[in-house]
Amino acid sequence: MNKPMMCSTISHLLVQICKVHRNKGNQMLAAYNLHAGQEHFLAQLLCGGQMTMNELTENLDVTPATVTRMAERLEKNGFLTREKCCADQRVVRVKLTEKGTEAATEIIDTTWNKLEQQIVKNMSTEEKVLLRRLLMQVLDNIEEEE
Amino acid sequence: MNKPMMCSTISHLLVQICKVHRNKGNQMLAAYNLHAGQEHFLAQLLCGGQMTMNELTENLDVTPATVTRMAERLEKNGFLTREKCCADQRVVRVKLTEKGTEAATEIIDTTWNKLEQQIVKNMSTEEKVLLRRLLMQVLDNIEEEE
DNA sequence: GACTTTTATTTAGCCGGCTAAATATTATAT
DNA sequence: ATATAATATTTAGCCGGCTAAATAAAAGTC
Repeated sequence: MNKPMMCSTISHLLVQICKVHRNKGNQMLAAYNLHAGQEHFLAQLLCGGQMTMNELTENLDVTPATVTRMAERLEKNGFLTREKCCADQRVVRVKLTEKGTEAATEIIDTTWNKLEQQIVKNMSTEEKVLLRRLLMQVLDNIEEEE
Repeated sequence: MNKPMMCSTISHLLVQICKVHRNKGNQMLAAYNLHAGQEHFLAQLLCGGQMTMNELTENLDVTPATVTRMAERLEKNGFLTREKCCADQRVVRVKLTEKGTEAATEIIDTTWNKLEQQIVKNMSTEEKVLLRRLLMQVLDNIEEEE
């Protein structure tokens, strides 16, 4: 009795897709010396200008601890800078460096879009719309309290 | 210009779903002292009986390194045992302990199914079928070489 | 039989994610 | 003014994932 039935569950499919998606992202971002997830971080800063750690935490929908470690690494690699705010010494203002701005810009309108198109390749417009709607519904369903 | 347009991409939705899904899994498995991902590992062993590391690697579709570390932790916590095969001293045979068998069984037909149902809650049968079809297509699309 | 290749696992190290607890600084209340 | 509460970040430590390199044992080759 090999090949368990769970392989065909939506859960399993989602986990599988997520993994392959991340690997693909890593592979595509390797040229920039970045990892999957970091592009979202940079994109956020590109769109919003300089931001506080707290704003990043909220916009990326991730824990503060994660933001701190990511910012640390991205700063170490020269993509951004962090400095304490004068007004409120608790808050840290983060902003992209030139290198970070260039990378983010380039990644968004090449790598990122390419991956997005590849995902829904060979789907009709109706299917794309439907897929997004169903995914949003899935997200809602999981987020709900039981 | 806040709220970047990327928030509505399929990519972003998938990443988001994956994250929430994992957190929900962690939360549900906490009672068993397990983490999301480990239930799949145990389920595999429950279905296939004792298996080699290599078989686990293939069935879980994960790297050998990941299987080694997971097996290490699951063994440490008493869910499974590992021992070298007599015939071929390279291969390691892994099998569930009583504790592991019980946990896996219980998790599969409660926690796991509950989460699966929650995901597609309030969807019609057609929608479910369609969602699965579209997800499989997405998986294919990402896996392809570009 | 000795040398090389293939196969199975492990080790080390990096990433993003999380939780829980520690810090530091500002705001509030008494 | 002092004590307390709220807010913003960081630190430490655990997880699953990956890559690359190391180890060990079996299979081939000459």
